[in-house]
Amino acid sequence: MGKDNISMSVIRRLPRYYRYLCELENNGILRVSSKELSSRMGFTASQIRQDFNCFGGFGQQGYGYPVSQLKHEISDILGLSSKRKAILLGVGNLGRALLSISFDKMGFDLVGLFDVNSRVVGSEIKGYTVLPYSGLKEFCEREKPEMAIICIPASAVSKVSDDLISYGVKAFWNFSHFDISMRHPDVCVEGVHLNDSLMTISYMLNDDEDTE
Amino acid sequence: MGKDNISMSVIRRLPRYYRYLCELENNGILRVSSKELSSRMGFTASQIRQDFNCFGGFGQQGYGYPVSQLKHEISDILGLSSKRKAILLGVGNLGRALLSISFDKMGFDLVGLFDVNSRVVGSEIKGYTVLPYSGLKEFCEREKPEMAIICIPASAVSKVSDDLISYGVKAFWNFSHFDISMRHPDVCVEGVHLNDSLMTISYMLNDDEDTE
DNA sequence: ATATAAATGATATTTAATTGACAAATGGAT
DNA sequence: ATCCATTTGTCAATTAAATATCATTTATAT
Repeated sequence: MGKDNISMSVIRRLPRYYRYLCELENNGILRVSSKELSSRMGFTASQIRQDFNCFGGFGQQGYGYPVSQLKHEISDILGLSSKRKAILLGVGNLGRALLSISFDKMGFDLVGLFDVNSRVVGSEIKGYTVLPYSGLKEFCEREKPEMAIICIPASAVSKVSDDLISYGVKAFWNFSHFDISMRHPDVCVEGVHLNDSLMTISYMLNDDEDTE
Repeated sequence: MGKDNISMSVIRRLPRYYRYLCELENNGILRVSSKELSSRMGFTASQIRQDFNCFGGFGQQGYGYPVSQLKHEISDILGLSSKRKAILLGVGNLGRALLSISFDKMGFDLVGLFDVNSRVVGSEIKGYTVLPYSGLKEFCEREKPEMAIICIPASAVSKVSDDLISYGVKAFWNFSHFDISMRHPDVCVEGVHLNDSLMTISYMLNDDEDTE
């Protein structure tokens, strides 16, 4: 069933709404108006109302939105209480850093870490034993992870993503700069391109200098 | 002087163009058409031409774009050969992970690492000695960093960003989920919100399930 | 009970981004 | 030298996103 045709622009704002709603809830605030949220978050009130309305009107005229209910609605839309199995490939600095994330609060259950480096394979990190790539296929067939976090060098991603897809993985959180979505247009890919992000800052600083 | 009024949507595509152009150059390819780039990158040829035209026509009709020149143009626009000083705050897992980035290839020169944790202050990481926050002001007055990488807990960012701005920092690469741009609308902020990104994957997986 | 102020939900408008179309220019083949 | 295929740059058209407007509803105070 579908509350389909909601644009990605809206979806990408939901986590931010969620964050602010959690904050309000923690402060014991029970209701909030689009105007109030607007001034806190920097979106226009109009946009906020329009966003919330994509999913059905849980606001009340003259009153506002009930914080807790709205929070739960968004949580449901995002699927934050699912427990989808995820694996992480590449236990370098970045991979380790990501282990501090509360996956369970965001709909995921991290079930395995993998690496090729024989110096880390077998070692224990945050309660996980790092497994070798050679065991990937068998592991996936048994555990059926739906999502893979890619923290390996770009050069290896082409083959690894092919493999993972053939093992049933349906989504990627891609920290490499290999373009998985180019190779597999059919699959969910969320790319985090730190280099691109950094270059954008460089541009903004340049631009600032020019225009002031 | 300004090739101003270029939309952020275009700017955010430039790093990706740059990456593909580097790849082409490494493969010894001297020229490329918008059509060819289109099939490699997944943008429409029309968009690619329009993007490149924001900066001035360095293509040639019937021929295409010279790879090397175009690469350098984009590099200039992004300011990748500047050496803007940057500091990193918070040498936890994430902060350490970011140290693998080639800042010098993206217009930055990392000049200092800071932390509050007395167990890491004074230690050596990748050739940098971790400095205490207490020395931040003096350091900034001396070195005048323009950009700060924020890898500290959200709760500390409000005060730290105030301080940094008063010390002359003009841009932030913000990995915390505190909204610096809400507090300082005047300053460049590039936020990397890993949690938001992960929640988006959760949504996409849910959505997939519903619609297939 | 009634009036008033507040706030939604919906629609209309505006703005921005993307895509399509085509004339003009060029390279390369004949 | 001429022709043809290619490909840009530009302009027009379309699509998508953001904002503004307003009638209607509701809570609250009187």
